[in-house]
Amino acid sequence: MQLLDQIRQNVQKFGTDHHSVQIDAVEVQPTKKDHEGDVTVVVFPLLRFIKSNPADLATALGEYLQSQIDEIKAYHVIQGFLNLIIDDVYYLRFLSDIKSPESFGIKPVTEKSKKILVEFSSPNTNKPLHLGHIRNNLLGASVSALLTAAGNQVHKTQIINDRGIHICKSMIAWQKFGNDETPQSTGEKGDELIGRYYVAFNSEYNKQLEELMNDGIDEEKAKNQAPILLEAQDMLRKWEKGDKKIHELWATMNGWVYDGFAQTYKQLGVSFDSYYYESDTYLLGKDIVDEGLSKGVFFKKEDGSVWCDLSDDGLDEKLVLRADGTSVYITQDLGTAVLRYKDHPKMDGIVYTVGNEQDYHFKVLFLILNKLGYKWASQLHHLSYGMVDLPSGKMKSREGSVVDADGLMAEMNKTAENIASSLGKLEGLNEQTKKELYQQIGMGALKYYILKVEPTKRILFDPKESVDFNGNTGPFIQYTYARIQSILKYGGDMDDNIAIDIPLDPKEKELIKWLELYPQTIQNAALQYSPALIANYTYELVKRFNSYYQKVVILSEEQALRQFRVRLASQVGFVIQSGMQILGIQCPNQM
RNA sequence: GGUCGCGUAGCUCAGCUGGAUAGAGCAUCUGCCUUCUAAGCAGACGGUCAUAGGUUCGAAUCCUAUCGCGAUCACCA
Repeated sequence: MQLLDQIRQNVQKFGTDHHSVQIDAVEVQPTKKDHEGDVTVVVFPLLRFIKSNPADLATALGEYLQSQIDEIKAYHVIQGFLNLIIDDVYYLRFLSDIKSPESFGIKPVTEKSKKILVEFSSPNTNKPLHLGHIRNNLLGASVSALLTAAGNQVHKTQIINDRGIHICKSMIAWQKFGNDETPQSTGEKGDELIGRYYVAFNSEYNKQLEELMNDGIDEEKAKNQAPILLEAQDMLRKWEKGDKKIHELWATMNGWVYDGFAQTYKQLGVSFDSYYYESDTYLLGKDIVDEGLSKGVFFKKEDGSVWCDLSDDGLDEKLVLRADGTSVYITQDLGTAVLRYKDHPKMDGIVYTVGNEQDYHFKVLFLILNKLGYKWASQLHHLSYGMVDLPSGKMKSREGSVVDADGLMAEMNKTAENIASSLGKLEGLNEQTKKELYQQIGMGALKYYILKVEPTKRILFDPKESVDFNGNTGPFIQYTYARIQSILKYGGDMDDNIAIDIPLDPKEKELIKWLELYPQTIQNAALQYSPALIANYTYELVKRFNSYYQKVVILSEEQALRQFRVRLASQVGFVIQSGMQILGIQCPNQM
């Protein structure tokens, strides 16, 4: 990378030396496969500034660069592309100069680092997590790791939607049909138990709806008259008034859900630094409304409702407070954003990991905060991602066409177990170790499958075909890592010094060139909030290594060669581990 | 209807701020386990980059229009 910059600068210097023109559009890039050379300078853009033909200019530039930069051994000119050939010594030095191999490419977090809050997960407490949540959690956790690797100070948080009509529905159904069941008494996960009563509510509701309609009440009216719904609404009102019994029940049942979630999070391998609860924050934002009114950013309608006019920005008017003075969704989000900046002084940004069906909401939210004069509004980022679709179409909780998170993970681990035992590579290990390996591999497959796709894109998830374990997959990458660890085991205690007069195999050169790109890849990926870039980079690295591995004997008889190759393999291992760590995937030493 | 996102091989996806002959995996077919793990490697097959214009030395990439899919435009969250 440094070499690329050096070449870039020299091309500019060439431009100014010969033509006193500042050239900033210099294109210097790694040479494409199938072409001889290591670094390519595209000379076409220079022709705008320097009168010449491509071939002559490329040749003159080649001569110049070779005279200026020692590492350039030779050059070729092909169709307006100047291909430079770099001396092997440069690559050998690059490898041996890596100071701390295990953290290569990772920017340390310091006092000066940007402080970023990443919010993700944020579930409702009335049902278990499903496949959609999995994407959200994996993305959020991975972007957090990515931002950390890029040198930011990251704080992971979530806001749990623990109040509202949805949880009251589960509560009512449990009161009516629950017979005092508890997770202890049924041996069920708490979130599943609650989810079951949420479903029970809906079936009872539908039954009542049908009865009302049979009595000749039309559908629209009946929808609001079902007794069980009225009970749930009544319960919500009592909850808001602080009814003690209701609050006790609410706390108990939410507690069950949290225990269940905790298990799922553990299996998923995600964690949080803090939790916000909507029951604490749902009243926030009303003072922001007052502030907006006094600043003239908001206006009040005759009925008393408060609005923000966004028509100058090409949007509609947006309600920010109901006529009866209660909050809407965005009121609360305005309030929590401000609260977050109070809780975390000197913060440099918030990342909201929320599905793309809320693109509009966040656009409006950020715009309003900006209008209110909060300077940090420009630091807010909506990490938007596409839905996870099933072959049968969109997932609908009510229709039961959801893929349960726990079930899916268990299935992945089972698949890993089946494959591993049919390959028979783990024989001799104790049961506990095997079980951990199945889990690491199963989760590796799932996480990689989800994260390798660009966040903005929708994912089509076919549970039948499940997730692959061959090819461009997590287990393939883990496998390569395990392979390297096996080599290192035999490779012995090498010291890290590398002779610099080793003739490089083309595959070795390619590997080192690819390693060289890792630090920049992390920065790029962080800038774009895209773990997919890390997944792709790691996959490419692994492919190059495997190709190298089958061609070259790493544990060579010749000492200097062996030392260099072991060092190279070990460095590849570190980078694989580092990339996988960003994706939240563990790398076992054996599989 | 307005706005936003997506459209690349049979399927799932890469393709960085425009660069050389558009790449992987799966699937189908051929080879390779007496050197370090075959969950691997080497190869074959497979493309009008949705369509039509435009910008320029050069477009999958940028611009415009059209078509298709999805989301959104609630006093729901």
